[in-house]
Amino acid sequence: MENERYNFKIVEKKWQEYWSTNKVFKAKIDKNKKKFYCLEMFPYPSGKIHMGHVRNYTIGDVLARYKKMMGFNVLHPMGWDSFGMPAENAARENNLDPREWTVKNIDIMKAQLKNLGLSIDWDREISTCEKDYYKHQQKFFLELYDKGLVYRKSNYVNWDPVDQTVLANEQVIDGKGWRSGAVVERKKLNQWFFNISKFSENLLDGLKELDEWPNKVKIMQKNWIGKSYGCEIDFKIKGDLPIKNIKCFTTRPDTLFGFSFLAVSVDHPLSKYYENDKEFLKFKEKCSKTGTTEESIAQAEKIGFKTNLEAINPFDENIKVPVYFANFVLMDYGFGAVFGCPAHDQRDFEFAKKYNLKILTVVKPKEADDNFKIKNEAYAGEGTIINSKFLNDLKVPEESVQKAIEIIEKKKLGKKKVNFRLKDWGVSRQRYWGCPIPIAYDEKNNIVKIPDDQLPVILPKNINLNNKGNPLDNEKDWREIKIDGKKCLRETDTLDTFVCSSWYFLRFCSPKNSNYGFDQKEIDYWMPVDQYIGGVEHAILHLLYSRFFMQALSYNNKNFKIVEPFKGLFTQGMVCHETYRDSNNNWLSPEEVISKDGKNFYNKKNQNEKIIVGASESMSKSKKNTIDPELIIKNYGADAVRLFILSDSPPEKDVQWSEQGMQASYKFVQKFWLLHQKIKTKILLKERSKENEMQLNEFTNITINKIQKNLDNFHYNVIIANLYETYNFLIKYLKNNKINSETLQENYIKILKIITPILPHITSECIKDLRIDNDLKWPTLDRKYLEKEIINIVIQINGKKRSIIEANVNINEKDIIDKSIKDSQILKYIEDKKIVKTIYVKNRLLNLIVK
RNA sequence: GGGCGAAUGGCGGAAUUGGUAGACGCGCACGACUCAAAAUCGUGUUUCGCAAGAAGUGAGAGUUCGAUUCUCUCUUCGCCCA
Repeated sequence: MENERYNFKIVEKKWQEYWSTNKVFKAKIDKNKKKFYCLEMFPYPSGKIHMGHVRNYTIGDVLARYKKMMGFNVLHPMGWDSFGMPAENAARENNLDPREWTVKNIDIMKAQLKNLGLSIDWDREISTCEKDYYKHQQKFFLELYDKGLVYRKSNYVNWDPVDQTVLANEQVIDGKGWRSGAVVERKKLNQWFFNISKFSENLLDGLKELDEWPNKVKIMQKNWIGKSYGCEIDFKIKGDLPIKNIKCFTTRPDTLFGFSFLAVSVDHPLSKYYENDKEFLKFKEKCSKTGTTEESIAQAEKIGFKTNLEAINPFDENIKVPVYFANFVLMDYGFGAVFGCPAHDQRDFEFAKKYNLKILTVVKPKEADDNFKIKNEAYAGEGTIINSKFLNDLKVPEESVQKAIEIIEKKKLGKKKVNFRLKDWGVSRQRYWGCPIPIAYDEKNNIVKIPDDQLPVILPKNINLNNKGNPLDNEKDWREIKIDGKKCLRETDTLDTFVCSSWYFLRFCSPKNSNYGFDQKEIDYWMPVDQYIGGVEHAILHLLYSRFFMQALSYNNKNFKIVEPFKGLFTQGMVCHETYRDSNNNWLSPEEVISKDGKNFYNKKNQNEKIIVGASESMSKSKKNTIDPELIIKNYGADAVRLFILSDSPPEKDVQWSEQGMQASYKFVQKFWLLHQKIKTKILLKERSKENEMQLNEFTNITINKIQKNLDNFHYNVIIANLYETYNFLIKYLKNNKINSETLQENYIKILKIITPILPHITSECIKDLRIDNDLKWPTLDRKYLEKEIINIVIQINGKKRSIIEANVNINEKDIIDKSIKDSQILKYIEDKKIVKTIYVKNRLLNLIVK
């Protein structure tokens, strides 16, 4: 039946069931094989998979299948990042249990992922909200606590007064809570912290080893860790308080002669002398309205509170400047005090303008003269030191900073110091739906660890989510426990969900191990992850936290040898779609819009209403420019979707969703099936012609070589082009040649195999249809077919292409010159001219320089 | 403001270490099939030019026999940090 249509619905389901029941992708330790751990970021079970998942998991699946065919022992697991706010919010809105909502979503999404035909070992599935998972996390917490890497302290947080919760910095947008829209306040709260800053140096150093990571991610992490060289300076203080010194950290000691005020945080120890000062308390209250992010501080108006103290310039004791409390100084950076140099720091400049402080210029740009003066803004660039006595004429910054530090050290005014921007990781969340922190407090409010036999701490069920703040605070029965006979109250904060994702890749190695988070034997074999694939949005947080977690586990533990969790990292681009708005500026989804010409769009409900077409943006629910993968898979099949999602753009870049492109991919799958029928018919004819056999052998091997290289380099979009080329070649080959059935079959099987990673269902079906066992082995490349005997050589005149000549491979320069000057195309360029020089690139081109 | 990256036909994008620019796909045009349309198949498709030919990878310079690729300056856009 040569014209039978390809029924993806039946075929795809059949193969998915085959892979599942035969456990084709089950991973087991095999020391005789090289392992390959392929991991994509696990999804949050929000309800349905989105196109971003389809892209992420298709890229990973192509790689996993390819590596398996190459003979690697592949670990390719999947799980669920299932704690987090959306479940809690959805549960509150729908009067459900968050777990119910989550489990239901996992079921749906798991089925959807299975429909994509992913080569996942589903026996290793994990879900972070199940106690089988989080009980180990609680043990890790206590392990880190014992190592001194976890501590509790009172610290300022972004507080959302409406939602009654702490917000992470990235949840504060323009100083407002991302959900409530309320102006975020600074509030002091007792919080649990992971001591990530202890490993700042290690985390920075480790980046150097990660040569399979994108440079931009490494640079982002480097900037985030923010190592800065500078010095601490002990400023002498004069005034009527029993305070003699204030320590500052600075990266610009070279601008000390521009010093015109000293600013300290309102939380600086100095503040205790002002606790009864009403004006100061008012000021402090005002400061609490400023957020804690660097950005909100930079944007906020700079305000200060003048003390009666004066600070003495260590370089010239005759110079005394006022001391202020200021809102732009944070207690947890440096020592909570900075020296103000308005001429060369924009914040200081704004502050000085407001309070009429001196602005002393001490650095001039290269091109300026010695009379250079700061006018409307601070100058923080390179240049030369001026007006600074013994520092004058030093180059900024390469000479000046170092020299200034030397002098400060010599005069015993302070010392060289390295400072990091990276702050400790606050892991407390005032939320129900997270991993409970395995801690309690006794009646004196001392910290008590939950003993091993009382672990895991399980979340209570049937809680009331409708109270403001943390629902666990109201769970009296759950909170009150006895430890060693003593009455205690449980910690009600739960862990940030980033903690769950900081070690899940370890869990996948031994997901059922019940007494500890992982089995040492298993992680020794499988870790590190050879290729991690995910969105670049996790470049800093998730990827840094995971690296920290490995540092923390290996701290004081010689058995734990993994330092870097992810050997290779690939960050894929987003899936984009045009946005549509109706005449009232409301977003419309692609299904609500209709177009006849592809240029003008109209409202489907009211076809006279013209639609405003906006830029193509990353698919998001809020802009309604999403395409539901479920529907697309249903209409076109998994192979066609995989084909499209890889075809249009390089995987690291954004891709435009295109219905036409999707249809083209679908048509290709159909056309490929017809081609298969034709080839099968030819194979069954058992023809014996030897004509043009070489051409087919050559093509197949060249294609294997190309696809292999493109797979190794993540050029998946080019593989799709190679695939279309292959189709075009085979169609023409069948039409124009007498066929040797045996050669055809041999080559065709190889071709089917190399496209298996991309189109696993149809290729499996085709191989089966030829009654051949699919051994899932990548075909070996026969290099002898890569070297042609007759090749084309480009002939250039003065560097411009003028002709192409056929020649024997490895022809020498003299022979090709002789050949080319007889070429009719070339003749007209060299008549009555002289060849002054020739350049021959072997087997490629000949350049004749004529005059 | 700082850091990183990008710019190639009507569109998405190809192009080993500098060596035939525009692979492949979409779109478009024409043709075949059809009463007609869709689907399918075939041919063409960087620009200018009837052609021979010339120009051409954001703009301008430089290095080179030869530059999409390397260097410098500029413009625009994207991402991250502020």
